[in-house]
Amino acid sequence: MSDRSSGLGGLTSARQVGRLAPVRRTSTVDLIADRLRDAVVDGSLPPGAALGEAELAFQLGVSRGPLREAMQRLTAEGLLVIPRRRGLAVRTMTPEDVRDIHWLRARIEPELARRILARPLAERKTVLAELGAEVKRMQRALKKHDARALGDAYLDFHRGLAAWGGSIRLARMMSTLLIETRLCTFSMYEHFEVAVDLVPEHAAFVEALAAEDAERFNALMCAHLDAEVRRLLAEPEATKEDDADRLLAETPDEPQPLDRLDLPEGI
Amino acid sequence: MSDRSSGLGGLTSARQVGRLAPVRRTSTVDLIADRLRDAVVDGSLPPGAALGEAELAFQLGVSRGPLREAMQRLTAEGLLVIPRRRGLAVRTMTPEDVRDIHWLRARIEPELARRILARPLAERKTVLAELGAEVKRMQRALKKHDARALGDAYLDFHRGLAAWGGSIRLARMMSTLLIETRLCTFSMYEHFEVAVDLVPEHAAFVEALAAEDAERFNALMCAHLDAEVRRLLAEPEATKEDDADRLLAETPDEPQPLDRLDLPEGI
DNA sequence: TATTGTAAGTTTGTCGACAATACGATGATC
DNA sequence: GATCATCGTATTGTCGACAAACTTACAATA
Repeated sequence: MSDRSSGLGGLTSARQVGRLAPVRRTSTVDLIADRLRDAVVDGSLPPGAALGEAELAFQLGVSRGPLREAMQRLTAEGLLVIPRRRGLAVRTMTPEDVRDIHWLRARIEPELARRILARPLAERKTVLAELGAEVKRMQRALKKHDARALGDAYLDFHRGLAAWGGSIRLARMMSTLLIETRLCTFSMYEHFEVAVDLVPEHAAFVEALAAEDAERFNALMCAHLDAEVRRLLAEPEATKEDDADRLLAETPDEPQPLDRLDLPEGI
Repeated sequence: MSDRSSGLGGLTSARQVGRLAPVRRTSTVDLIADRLRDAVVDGSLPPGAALGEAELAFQLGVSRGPLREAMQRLTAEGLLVIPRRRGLAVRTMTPEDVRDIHWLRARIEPELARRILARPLAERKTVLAELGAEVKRMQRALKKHDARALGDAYLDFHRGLAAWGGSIRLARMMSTLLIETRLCTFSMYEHFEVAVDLVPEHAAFVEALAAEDAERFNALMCAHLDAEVRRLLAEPEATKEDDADRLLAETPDEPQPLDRLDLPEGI
């Protein structure tokens, strides 16, 4: 991702010729997993819909073996659910999931600013440019009332944040969390509306970064995630407590409708 | 997990007879994955060792299909690495991984106290009892100089913390992080020694919880995780900066020794 | 002597097939 | 009329097999 040779100066430029980047060979399982993830993200596999293995394998042009392996991977990521003998289903997020995911994000994302600001100036500039571009994308999407594109830009903004502020592991985790966030918007669709506040909120993030004000970024991010939860759960700002209780109580946990089975394994 | 009928009073006690707990049917893949996880935790699959599928499948008494599916799941969890056409290997943690994992833990674990303290009194008592028992286990293990048992108790202590302070998702994530922590101790074994401080540190955690002092718990946990990183990386307390740089520089990222291949998929 | 080319062997990656199981529908009995 | 039992079907879970690919060792040549 980041340029490996930067920082070494021109000293090694003579040997640089032999320094070819390693070939990225990706396995079939990887490809299938990516394809499935994309399908989950763009909504072509809606939450709750149960799909047969044979059909899916045929569509993807592979046999059931590799498909099943990819399914297991997405299951471990929490995006898919594999009810016994019933194919696979995209996970449906519950109100509890929404809170959970955003709680985790609230632990991580605010801190990212500090780590980004600790980077050298040149990189910081790149980050600002990238994030700024994403905000512009969001703006354009909003103008066209394209909720899908807005969501995509949102995803990429936060993905970029994690990529620059964290490690590979962190980026991977954040990416999963973000996809889960999107699953939340799919699952809670009745409450979902194109959020006009989103663009100024994210513009403010970039501003805070530019001003090197980690504290403000922190506060902004917490506020944003808070607002996001309320938006998704359709909680009015004031009666937060009551609604939280109500929605939690609404969550039935006995009759499990096929895509709400709890997470797979005994951890 | 939590008692479902509580709050309804004794009204439903007559029907309670018919309320059997759902049968936990676990798939073969789950079983294999659990077995592999256990093997990683207890060190029978040491980091870096490459194992053949056929051999492993034979040992587990299953065919290669389900084994491969389980492997994919552990891969998604970051515990295994699947180099192309070379079987599977337990991941070797790098110094960067150590910092990374503990940074994540430091974002999450300190906050757990607040959530535990928000629970009703009865539950809090249970938590304290459970955690106290784990500390006792640690103490006994230390007395016997049994590093393995000490590590197990340590794992269960923090697992319990996550189980009581978080959601299912959080518990799952923490469990993975803890197993990765253990992999760190395996991977950095040359620097690893039985830590005598561990027991009083954890006793202090329980005390802080008993005193309902979330702030102190917070500080203690951060200090503990910090110390853990230093211990693993063998960084003396003072020259932290220098050593951090040195160790990071030591990490070669070009010639990848089979179990250090980066995380599998393009997230 | 070092390096490249070749060949054998081993292991994975993928596929097809079989069997077991769960579900749905239809019919029978109380 | 409703509930239960039985049968059929569709789909999964598992296994075995084949072919391709990678590695290692060995030999030949410069």
